[in-house]
Amino acid sequence: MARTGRPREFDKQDAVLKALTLFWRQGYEPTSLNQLKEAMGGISPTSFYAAFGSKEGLFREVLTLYRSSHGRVTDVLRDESLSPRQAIETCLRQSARMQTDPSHPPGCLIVLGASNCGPSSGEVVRDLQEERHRNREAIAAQIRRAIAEGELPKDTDTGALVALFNTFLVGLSAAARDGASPEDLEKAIDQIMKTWPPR
Amino acid sequence: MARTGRPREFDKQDAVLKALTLFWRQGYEPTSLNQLKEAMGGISPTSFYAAFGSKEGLFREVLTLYRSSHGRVTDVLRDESLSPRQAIETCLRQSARMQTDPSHPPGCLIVLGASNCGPSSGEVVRDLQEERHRNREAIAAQIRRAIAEGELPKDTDTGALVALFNTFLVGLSAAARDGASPEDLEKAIDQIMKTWPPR
DNA sequence: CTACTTCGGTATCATACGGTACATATATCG
DNA sequence: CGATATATGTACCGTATGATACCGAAGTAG
Repeated sequence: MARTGRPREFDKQDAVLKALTLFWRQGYEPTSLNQLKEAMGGISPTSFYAAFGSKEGLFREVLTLYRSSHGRVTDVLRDESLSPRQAIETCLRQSARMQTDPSHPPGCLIVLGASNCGPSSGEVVRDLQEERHRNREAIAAQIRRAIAEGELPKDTDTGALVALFNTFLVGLSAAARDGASPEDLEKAIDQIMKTWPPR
Repeated sequence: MARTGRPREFDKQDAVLKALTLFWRQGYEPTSLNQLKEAMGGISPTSFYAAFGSKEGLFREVLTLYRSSHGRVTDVLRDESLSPRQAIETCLRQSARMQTDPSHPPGCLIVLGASNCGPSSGEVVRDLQEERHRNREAIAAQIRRAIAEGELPKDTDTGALVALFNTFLVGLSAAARDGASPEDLEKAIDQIMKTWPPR
């Protein structure tokens, strides 16, 4: 069923993709409407607001796109068909590889996208924070499962292992942005997984 | 030798300290001149520019203050009187404790201070990046020393261990900002140091 | 005292920001 | 065809940004 009215003259999905790249490289606040419109092929302010409502609205669409593409690397944290150790190791390896892929800006949008923000961007900051919290909780759930299933000793300190893997996971973004190589990060993951010997 | 001219009516050192708190919490770009002047006791624009030259000039003074106070936690990375392992472990523990101290904003200014910046703040971004690079190099030097002195096997992969500890170190900032407790971080450091058994 | 130097307050600069009003163009629906 | 609905382009809104001009105030030097 085709919609009524004049059809859009620019590709909205492609526009969101261009916006993703900008937000990824610069973050939410320093990316200006002018940059965004320019990257979308020089569309007018009216077209922009008709399509996205606001800068924040666009960012939310960008987040949805990111979650369904590059951001998938953390989905494995919810996979209970893997062993807990495999789930966490796979998440780290996929994240390291994704975040150093030269075909897009380095690091993770969820970690870096709104790290310097004024009071006006509180909603966006909170959204990303909640997403990071969910990932952290997923790590915790895997570790609790490992303890329950006997893959880790019963007296294991859950908070310690969660902090270990989560701190390393969010650290990947800063490391990648500073130019860390995927090879070194992979070997660092070899090292960190040694703290959890497989049975 | 007292200077001629009308004396300043506000405490410049205290003003820099107030600015440090603002930049630490919000980052360089989103912290506005109005906020800064307000925090300095409502001084006028003229007073501000007479004292600091520019926003970037103030940030540089703030960085100097930070390096000589809270930022000292990474100095131990250059201490060759400690064993390499002790130097790195101490750096991690001091950083974790400092960055979760509730008497100031969480995380590290060098890591978080200019993580979302537009093209106009390139200088500041580069300065912080170089500082992080120096810390990373200091970790590398300690690991090379450990290999040379026999504390680590000769076939040790330096890049792997540098990436491991540096990624964790920069990750502390994001973890602390997301509310990680100093206790969990300390226990995570217990874990990560297990990859480097003391002789 | 006068000359000189530096700081302070007000008013303002040019620019950029996110966002809108309004008229017009182009599509579908009946 | 007209009615309706959506998109576009231009011009512009109010506000905030970082930064200055100008002049008077407050100190030292001679």
